[in-house]
Amino acid sequence: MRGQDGPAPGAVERTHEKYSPRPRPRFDATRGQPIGSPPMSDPSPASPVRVRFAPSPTGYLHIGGVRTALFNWLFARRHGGRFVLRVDDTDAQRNVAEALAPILDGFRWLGLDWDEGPEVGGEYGPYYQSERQPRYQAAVDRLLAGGFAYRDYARPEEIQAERAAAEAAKEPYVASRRWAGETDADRERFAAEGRSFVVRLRMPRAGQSRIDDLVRGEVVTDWAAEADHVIQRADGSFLYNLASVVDDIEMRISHLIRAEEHLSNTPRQLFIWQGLGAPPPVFAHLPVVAEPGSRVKLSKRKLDRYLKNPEFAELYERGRRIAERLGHAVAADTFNPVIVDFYRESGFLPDAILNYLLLLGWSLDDRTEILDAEARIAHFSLAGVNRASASFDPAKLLSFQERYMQALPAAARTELVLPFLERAGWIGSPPSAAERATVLAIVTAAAERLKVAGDILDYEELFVADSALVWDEKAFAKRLQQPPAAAVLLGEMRAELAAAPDFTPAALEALFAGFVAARGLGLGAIVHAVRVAVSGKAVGFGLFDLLSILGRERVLARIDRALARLAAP
RNA sequence: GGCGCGUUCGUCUAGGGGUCUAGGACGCCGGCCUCUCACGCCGGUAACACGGGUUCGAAUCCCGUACGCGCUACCA
Repeated sequence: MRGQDGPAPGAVERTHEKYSPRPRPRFDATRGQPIGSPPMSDPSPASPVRVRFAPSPTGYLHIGGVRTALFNWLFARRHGGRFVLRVDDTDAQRNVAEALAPILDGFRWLGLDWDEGPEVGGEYGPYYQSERQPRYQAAVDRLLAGGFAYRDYARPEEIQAERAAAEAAKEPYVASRRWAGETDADRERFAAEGRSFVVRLRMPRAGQSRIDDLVRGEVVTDWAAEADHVIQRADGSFLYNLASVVDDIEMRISHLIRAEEHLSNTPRQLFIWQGLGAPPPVFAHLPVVAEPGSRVKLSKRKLDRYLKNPEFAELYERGRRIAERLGHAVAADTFNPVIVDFYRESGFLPDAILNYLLLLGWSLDDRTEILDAEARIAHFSLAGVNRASASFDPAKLLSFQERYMQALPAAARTELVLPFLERAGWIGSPPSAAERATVLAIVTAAAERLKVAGDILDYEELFVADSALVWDEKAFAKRLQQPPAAAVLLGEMRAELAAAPDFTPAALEALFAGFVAARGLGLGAIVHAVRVAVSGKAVGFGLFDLLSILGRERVLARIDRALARLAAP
């Protein structure tokens, strides 16, 4: 089993009835590096699984980034390895701590805990690239000394001229290396000309680079197709390809699970691994998370465009409505379904998001959709990762949310909902015992109408003073003003409610049944009128639950107010 | 332009030469339930990008084309 990326025998056996494991991985993982994924009962100290996610402190957590992080996290947990968070702040100009906070908060909220990284430390730190400069310099020096890199004294316009010439000749551009400072004499001469230098990789011009990608299989590229990439700028700062590889080496990263956009970067990075004399990790390039109905990578900057997709718009609208009631800002770059905070602020469940994201590019079999945290870890395998990019489906995400929400007992849903009501100022903070009891009753009555926790804010009518209740005009007209008998019936019902011995839903239902039976009417003849009178709305959960929750006093006060308006000219 | 990667219902996917008149889920459409809404239940719609091979047989293997995405930065 060692060296194979498949479920450990124990895990498969345990769940054999429920899930049918794949017959075999898509690719023979043993062809590449030994990937060290032994069963958890037999950890291999020689090649422990170590994976990383390296976010830039951008101030927000991208949903696609979460998917990549999730796959890394799952892989680490599945194989008893370590999940490392590394902060990619090489060109950090702003306040890193401030820009990192939403990202770390997002991970915490989702339950993606990291074993090494910011706040927790670890033996391979520091975990901020900005604090690792000396290591990068040492690596550059070593590449230079080994002939894997050179100092390039060319001026930008000279490089451009060479490129333009190659393009004009319709030939691929190949660096001339004319201004390579190979000797001390060269360097002095160039410096005397007022030239500065960058450090470039001296890429091979023959042969091929070859990786065995766990998702894509074998990927072969001609070395000659690779440019002499810059790894250190003229100002001495370092570039991504260099810093990333140095860190991955020093942090002992065993598997590089990252988005497909990095596949083309791999050969040049492989060259650095070679130059530094380190064995490369095992690669797994994940398909990107794309825009709804497209293959283009999802971006937080294109909200306006995504809003043209009805399902995306519906998801956004749900969150926006909630944020608005809480008085939160809804600026596109902070409040947006591409950003994880959107879901937290709307009251989504982390498990629902994780489950949805897991199935975006991965599947267990032909029917399993719901995988709880344990099952996700037990069954995750890179062999199940798809190759094609997957477009983000807002409707399906919502459907996972609904399913997870429905699975929660009312008491748990109440706990989720309470903070929203507190923040809206509709109940005390902390809520009183009576308020908690009322909210539990509301949550129970609302049942599956609460798709996200923030949906509780749709029930404002249950929290406002009777005198402040606002009627939906259309509903008021249709159910109370237009039907000729509405006012009379409502008045008669008012009397019965006032005299009702019991205000439980069951008793109220019996009362209403008797009321319509005595008059030879259908239930609808009175139910709608009462609903609009007491809630102001045409829609909502069961009327008897509604009346029972409001209680006799408030129900009568609201009906009286409606009757007064009906009586007015 | 060059190089790399990809392509099964609108979307996520199952599929590894015959069990595929291509399965599941979300969406959508229709119906049932019903005091409205939501839930639930039943039914339906809908796909192997195209063209060549290989083979008795191709969604599946090979080649090509088209289209999409990525890289080709002193971005990450």
